[in-house]
Amino acid sequence: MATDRLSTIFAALADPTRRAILARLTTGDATVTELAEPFSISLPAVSRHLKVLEHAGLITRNRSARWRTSRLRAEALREAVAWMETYREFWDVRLDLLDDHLRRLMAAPTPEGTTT
Amino acid sequence: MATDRLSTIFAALADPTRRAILARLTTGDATVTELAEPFSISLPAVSRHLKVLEHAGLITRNRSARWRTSRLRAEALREAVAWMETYREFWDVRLDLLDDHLRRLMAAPTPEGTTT
DNA sequence: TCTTTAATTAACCGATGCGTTAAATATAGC
DNA sequence: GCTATATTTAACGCATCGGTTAATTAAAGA
Repeated sequence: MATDRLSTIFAALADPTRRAILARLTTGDATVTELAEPFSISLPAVSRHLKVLEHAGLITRNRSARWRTSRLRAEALREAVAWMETYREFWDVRLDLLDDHLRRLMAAPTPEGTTT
Repeated sequence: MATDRLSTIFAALADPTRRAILARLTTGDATVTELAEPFSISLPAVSRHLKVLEHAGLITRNRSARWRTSRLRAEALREAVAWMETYREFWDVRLDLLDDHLRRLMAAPTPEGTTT
């Protein structure tokens, strides 16, 4: 059901082989055969992983001679990061609460035996 | 095959219903019935979405009385963001190139008719 | 204890995901 | 045009996903 863009990106990232391919592409463009080499899976399998990544906008591909080289397109990750960033306050909030709690502690010298 | 932690998180985020559930939880804890309400899917379906989210560490759950309330645990997103951040330089690099390009432009007053 | 309410589990179904091998396509070079 | 190389497409198998309905478990309350 991954019909929206964000779902497509997350689904693409959910596979470790595809993430490894992306990692490899940070060192430069590569052909299908080169990308397949470190994995113990067939070429057709890699070919389809690349199609998934391309569809998610995470790579671009161009055919030069008889090779199809893949290139990382990390901008697609921006969208996903942006979505996640909207949750940043919710993992930072605990620090705020702790801060608040500490401030309260320093204001009043231990109210009771309430050690929640 | 989502056996590693990161895969589990990304797989959990790949479903729009689950992302919507997370969004809802930013407004406060909620029971299964409350979470199911805005969606046109059955309670068992929501129940399983919650299990997926819990397994990914994106929510925690506690049983109080006969309700099981879910609570957002956004810290799990940190790991995913951290992974993505390692790619930031690869989508920022274009800005660097642009910057470089602009600097070059300002150094020399319009080399030719190259209005790229 | 019996009933009601909240949620989960079980059993099923169709679609999709990820792998395979075999066949097809595309390009380079003789 | 034939051959070798690079990649994709086709056809298949099996596991998982996301949904359903029906049955089960858990707790509250009369």
